[in-house]
Amino acid sequence: METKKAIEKCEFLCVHEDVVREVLQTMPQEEILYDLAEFFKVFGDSTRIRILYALRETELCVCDIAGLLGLTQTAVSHQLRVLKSSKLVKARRSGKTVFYSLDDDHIHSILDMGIHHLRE
Amino acid sequence: METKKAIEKCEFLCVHEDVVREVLQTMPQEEILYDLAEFFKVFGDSTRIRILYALRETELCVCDIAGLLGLTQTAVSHQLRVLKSSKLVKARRSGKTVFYSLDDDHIHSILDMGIHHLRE
DNA sequence: TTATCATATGAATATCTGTTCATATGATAA
DNA sequence: TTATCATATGAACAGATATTCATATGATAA
Repeated sequence: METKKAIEKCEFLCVHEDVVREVLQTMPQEEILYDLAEFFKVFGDSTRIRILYALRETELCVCDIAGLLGLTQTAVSHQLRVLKSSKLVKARRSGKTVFYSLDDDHIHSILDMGIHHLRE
Repeated sequence: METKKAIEKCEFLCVHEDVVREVLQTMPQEEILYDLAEFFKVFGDSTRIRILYALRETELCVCDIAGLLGLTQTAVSHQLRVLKSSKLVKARRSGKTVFYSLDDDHIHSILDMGIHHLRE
């Protein structure tokens, strides 16, 4: 009860009303922020990041990616599915083999920015 | 056993050796990719993204952020801790109040890039 | 000092997510 | 057709993580 009261005090009394109102007006819509978080979330897994950087130079089949990164075919396939549904990679079928590549140059520039960021 | 065999065939036989070797040479170091994934992971949560965008215009105290986003003080505090240890925000104490702000302009530009990305 | 407030933190819980296992699908060759 | 291969997928499991609850800390004012 003590805690509850303290929180209520905090949330409803100590807020700087004017500042909060202003920030609320300049903030992007809730939905956009959710989408943005989802977007970053895809990059926030080391397996997916490694797959993306493997695809930076050239298209690769599932087998190549698995061998290259020391992963099982299944794990790669599942992650490629995530990357594909997020429009980060696209697939091209050639007989039994499926080649994956980065979806567009936009993804390339994001990956380059990632590298650049960590160098700072 | 059938499955195991198929996987081995796939991983060790169907790999395009030359392509894989070339990609391995051009890829960033493993460690860098892990760090990069960790970096993106911080942006990959809607609560943290919302906090970051709330701080894009001005510094805010914990109370303001909680009231602004409809979160408990505790949840905000925990997430600010994550953001701070990732060097995305910094804290300034003023009496009982602690004001948080984006750590540097670099973070600003990343957030702006995020907005820009979703507009495409 | 004591009381109060703003914030921080540890533990527990619940949810989410990545991998594995088993199996299915789609394509080629015999 | 059947056999084989490359890939995809559903279910189960395990590990990670965000929130909540209870409490602690650090600061101000009385």
